[in-house]
Amino acid sequence: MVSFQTVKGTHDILPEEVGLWRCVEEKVRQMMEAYNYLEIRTPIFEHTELFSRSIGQDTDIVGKEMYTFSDKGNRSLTLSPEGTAPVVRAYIQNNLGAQSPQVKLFYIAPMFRQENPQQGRFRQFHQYGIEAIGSLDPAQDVEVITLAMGIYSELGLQKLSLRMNSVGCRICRPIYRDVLRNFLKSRISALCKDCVQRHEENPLRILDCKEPACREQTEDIPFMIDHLCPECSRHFAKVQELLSQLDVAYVLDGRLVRGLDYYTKTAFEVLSGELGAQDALGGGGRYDDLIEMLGGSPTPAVGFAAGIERLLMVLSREKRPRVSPRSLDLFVVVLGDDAKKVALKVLRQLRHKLVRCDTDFVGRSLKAQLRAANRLGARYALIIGEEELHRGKAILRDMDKSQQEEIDLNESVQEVCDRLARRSP
RNA sequence: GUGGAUGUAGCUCAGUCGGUAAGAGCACCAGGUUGUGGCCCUGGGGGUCGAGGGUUCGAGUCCCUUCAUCCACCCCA
Repeated sequence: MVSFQTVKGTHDILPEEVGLWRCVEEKVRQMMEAYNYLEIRTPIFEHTELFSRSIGQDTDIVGKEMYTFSDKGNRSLTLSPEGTAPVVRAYIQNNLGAQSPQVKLFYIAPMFRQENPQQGRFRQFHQYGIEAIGSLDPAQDVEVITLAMGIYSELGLQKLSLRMNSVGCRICRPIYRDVLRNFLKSRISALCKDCVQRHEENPLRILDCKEPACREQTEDIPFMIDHLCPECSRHFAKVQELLSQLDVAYVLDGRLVRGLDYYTKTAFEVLSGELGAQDALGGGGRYDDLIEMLGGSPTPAVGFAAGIERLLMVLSREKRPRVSPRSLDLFVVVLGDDAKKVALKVLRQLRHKLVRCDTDFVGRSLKAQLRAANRLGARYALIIGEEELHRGKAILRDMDKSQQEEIDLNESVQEVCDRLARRSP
């Protein structure tokens, strides 16, 4: 194989798919702006340390999935594996908190993780997400969840499940961690070797281990929800109360542990059931310590991120969305070099009036050019033939009605514009 | 990283026991209509059968290696 192809786990988004992408992106933007979130665009690579410090040293993302490289200045850089850390970095660096006690930001961007690809998992994928920085209010958590779910329902997705948990804070989580360690101490020999490791580093991870043996051992494991400190407990109760009041259905899941270390209190995930093994459409939660951890002043925050590829998979599975077919306003049929010269002039004028038009560049016959015009969905064909050209005329053909008439060549631009204006109010 | 499946035309796929099988449909191009699209008919171009090696008189077919894709594990979006 001599020719090149895309790198493992990456894909071209072809013209026929781009329409659907744009449609989704537009809906996402509209919804986020309706919730008063402002778009931010950060670089796709950052200093490696930003991610290793925020996501957590012994997470899978940092441990084995990051695209890390050195530049010529010997800096260690990393392609963004997720969106929160860069946004928080931008928030701190640009002192965005100085203007307002609360800042609400969103992004749509590619992310990179070096995992083995499978259904719904790629090495370059796309996420949209929001970060609401500055509020401790449970109502803010609920707004974030409402927005996340709102985008899905606006796009017509069914059969989603919202799973909720609280992962505590720096006060109650260490205590719970010890509770877990004690509970597991006697059963440690029955756990898988990953979980033995987790027992030391991060016993919370044992909760979502899928090994049957571990599941069995942890059947009656104590959950974080039952060991929250008064503050976390009150916060989580309020979040649930507000969700219920808004008729947002959810299920409590004591095993829900997000894969990133920075989460505190509220954690949630949206699952599809229409996807394969990778069934998470999106997830998020609160990260009240992250901003301080990254050098900002202590500031609470909550956000979520969602995968666009997975959303598109569910979308095309549940219902086939109407993507506007490609279409041209006009195709200029040229017969001969002189006609081509005139055509180029006409095309430039029309195009600069934003009329979508094209002509033949591969020397096709009249018949083939009309066939092309038809296939491209052109509403009109302007036929410039040698005979008409000598008389300063051209033929304007309505492709739908199969009717045509001769018009003056130097009035053709105006004539086309007039007709298009009449047909599309 | 690990396991399973699959690689034949731009796309979806046939290809018998190893023996003139390099094939179909769609798409593309041309002609049927000397200058008029869609439908129809006829014809045409396009393939190092993923790559490399081996067995054999002979390999798309069997063996080995390798690469890629898909699915799954781990974990996540």
